[in-house]
Amino acid sequence: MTEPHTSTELAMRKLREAILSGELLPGDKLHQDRLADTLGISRTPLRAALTTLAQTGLVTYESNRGFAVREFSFDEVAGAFAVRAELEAMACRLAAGRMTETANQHLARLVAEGDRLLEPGQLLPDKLGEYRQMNVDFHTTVMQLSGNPWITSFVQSLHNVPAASDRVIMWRDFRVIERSHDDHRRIAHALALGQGERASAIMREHITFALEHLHLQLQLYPQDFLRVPVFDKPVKGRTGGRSKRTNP
Amino acid sequence: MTEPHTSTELAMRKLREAILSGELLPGDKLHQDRLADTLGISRTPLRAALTTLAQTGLVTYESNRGFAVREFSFDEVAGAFAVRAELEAMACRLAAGRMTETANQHLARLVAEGDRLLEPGQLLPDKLGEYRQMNVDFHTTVMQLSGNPWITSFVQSLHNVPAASDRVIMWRDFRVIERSHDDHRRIAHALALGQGERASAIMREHITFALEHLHLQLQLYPQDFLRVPVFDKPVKGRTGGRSKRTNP
DNA sequence: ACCCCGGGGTATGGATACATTTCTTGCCAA
DNA sequence: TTGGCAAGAAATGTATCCATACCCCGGGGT
Repeated sequence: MTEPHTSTELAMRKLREAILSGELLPGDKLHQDRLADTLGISRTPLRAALTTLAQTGLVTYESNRGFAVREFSFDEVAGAFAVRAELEAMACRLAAGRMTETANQHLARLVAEGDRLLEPGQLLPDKLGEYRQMNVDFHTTVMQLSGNPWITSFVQSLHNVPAASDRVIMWRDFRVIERSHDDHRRIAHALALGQGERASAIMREHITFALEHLHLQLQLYPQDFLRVPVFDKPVKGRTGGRSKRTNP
Repeated sequence: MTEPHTSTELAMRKLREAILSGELLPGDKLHQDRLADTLGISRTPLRAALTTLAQTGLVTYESNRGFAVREFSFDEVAGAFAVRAELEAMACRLAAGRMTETANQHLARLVAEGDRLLEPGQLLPDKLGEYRQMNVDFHTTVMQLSGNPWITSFVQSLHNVPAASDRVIMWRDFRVIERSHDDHRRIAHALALGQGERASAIMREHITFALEHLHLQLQLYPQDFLRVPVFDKPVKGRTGGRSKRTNP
């Protein structure tokens, strides 16, 4: 990955991170002057970054009204999972007919990596990052093996939907994690055998269940991941904010 | 559709049109100064437009090297059709369970519109625009009936792939058009009956066949729609061994 | 001859200044 | 009090200017 030598990319990364991490809340208005000041850049690259993020779907845009952090309804999140399930299942079907020895090894390595991380009988907090990365890699690998770049591209977009991403792993139940990892094992196995439909079915269930589990967790611990304030926008008054530089 | 009273949107429309119509050829470099001059705007909104188009996929972008009209390989076009088939088939499945009386009427109206346009026993050239619009509307309607906004959004993206769009209708064989329209009729029929799998299957074949037909046409009349010079890019021979990536 | 290196022209990236639109607020009238 | 209106404030959209990176071409070393 190329590092951002350009201010635009830097702004994009910072903003994306701020949004996905919850530092910026859904519905928050993205004030160009203030944001530019905060990021230490001018409005030009900031606007470029916002434009890109708007296309990506992380923020919304309206003419002459500016940008705002996008809010997602649960239905939209559910829809994202549904499309992911469909596309990744499709990827499995396609990949099954294109497997090579190196592809098999690659998937096997990712499965082994997961085995290693789960070997202690629990997912240790300091291993969470690695596990998350392994998970993302597994799904990405399968999609790339499909040979259809659109699949990868669209699923990538869906990962920008908060809580719909592979990056989100907050499963408290270790058995769920274990089962999920076992899905990976079976998918890799089926692909190695060229059994596309089988791999496809497992993948579909793998993702569909993730949604179901998210839904359940959402009801149990709503505040944890989806901070979608239904009515009370915090509206940071920022009374102590500086006044503008120029005077009338 | 709202009129673009912002220069950025104007630039986006003009550029998109210029690219999809073939006025700008794949691989063409998009010179900011010259383009801005041509469009009668300054570089700032032009760059915003180009940024958006780059995210959309119509143009490519590289840091400090600018924008260029994107080139698509046939495999990419084929992949676009494959994903379209999958997503629109999915839309049918979902829509079948959500049909209402007004939805039925809407689809029926579109089918009737097609009947009217094809009634003469051929597709008259001056009716081509109307038919194309009807075709787009039909597919869009089904996707919106699915209730999953991601489907509409992604298929919309795919329409930006030259030759993968519903807008492209250059079927010389009237029977093909008639058959295609009959697919629409059957899809509407199946949806009205709540037969999601059936509608889904027809839709998948409808789109898969479109690709096959495109492939055939491409072989017969290559110069007509895909001007993808396969090899004769004006490859600028790099005389010097100058490394292109400099140290940060 | 070939290749590496460097300088100038040119194009892109970013910052600032200006124009236009929208939002806010205070006032007046019903 | 409430509703609307208008003027000012503030934010967005655009133009222009400056900085920086890249490309091309010529020169010198091997």
